[in-house]
Amino acid sequence: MFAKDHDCSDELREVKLKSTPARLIALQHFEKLSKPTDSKDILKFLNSKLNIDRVTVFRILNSFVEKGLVRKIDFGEGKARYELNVADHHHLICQSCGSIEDISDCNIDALEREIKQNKHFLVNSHSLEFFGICPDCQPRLNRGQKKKN
Amino acid sequence: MFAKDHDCSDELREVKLKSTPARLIALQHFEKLSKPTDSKDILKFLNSKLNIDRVTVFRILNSFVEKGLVRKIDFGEGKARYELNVADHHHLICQSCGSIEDISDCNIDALEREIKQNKHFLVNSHSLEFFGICPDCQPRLNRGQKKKN
DNA sequence: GTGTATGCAAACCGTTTGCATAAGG
DNA sequence: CCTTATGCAAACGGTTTGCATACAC
Repeated sequence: MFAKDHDCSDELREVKLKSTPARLIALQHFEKLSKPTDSKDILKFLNSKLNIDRVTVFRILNSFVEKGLVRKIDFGEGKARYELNVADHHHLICQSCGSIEDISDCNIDALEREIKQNKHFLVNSHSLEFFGICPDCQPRLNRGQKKKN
Repeated sequence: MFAKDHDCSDELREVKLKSTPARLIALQHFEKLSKPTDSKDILKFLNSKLNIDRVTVFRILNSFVEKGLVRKIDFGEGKARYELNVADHHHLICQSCGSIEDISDCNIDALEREIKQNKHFLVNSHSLEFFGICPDCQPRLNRGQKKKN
């Protein structure tokens, strides 16, 4: 766990990225975020602290992904999401309210080993996401309501 | 002219879609395809048989997905892929040559049951894809070569 | 000082929408 | 007929690129 406003310049130096204000704030933001977010959210957050162009946000995100600081995820929304690249985990995505919950490592490792043995396919990474209805939305849907995301 | 192998008009009638030439050919194409493909490929194939606009291709694909004939998949490429909606299965995607291989049902069911019990989250669907290097590409990469997709 | 990061404008790509016309049942 | 499907043009949202300038090291 990191302190409230942890200076991320060490992390940036480690991956040979210059410590610019935008990058520092963006990385701090990721460290406080619990759920995968999109470029728009990052832009909004950065813009609340300094002036930044959305193009720069994409360049920052790409550099973070390239350096392995951040992981790029795709929920099939026509846009990418990003989250801090920590331990392997997956997501429960509510199709009603859009909430996202983490689930920690399932035994995909076993499956990957099996794939390697049977198919001789070298697995680098995998994506596993579950789409459905979260506990909060289930009663709401039964009453015929739908919460706008 | 059309419907050489299998006339798909029955399938279309079943889901209450009008049997137009483009839809028939598209559905036939899907039935012969073994791997998930994209809108461009469908457009190209359709255009080899008749004149069709890419907008119409998207509308056809969306109607197929909506009616459950076809499944929409996302490999994080910035575009959607589509495949015939058959038994639950997943994919091995080679990051070197782009080849796609199916793997049949892994025991995700158990995981889904667990999620339902522990998280009270109602799973409607899931996506599971593996990214890595296929057997063909492994020696090639060791020799420092890279096959263009 | 040198190379990288940023801003701005513009392009790009997949996809959707509006509207008029064509065609299926 | 009446409804739905298609074509065309245009819009759209996310993302990338080119180029000049500003900034980190």
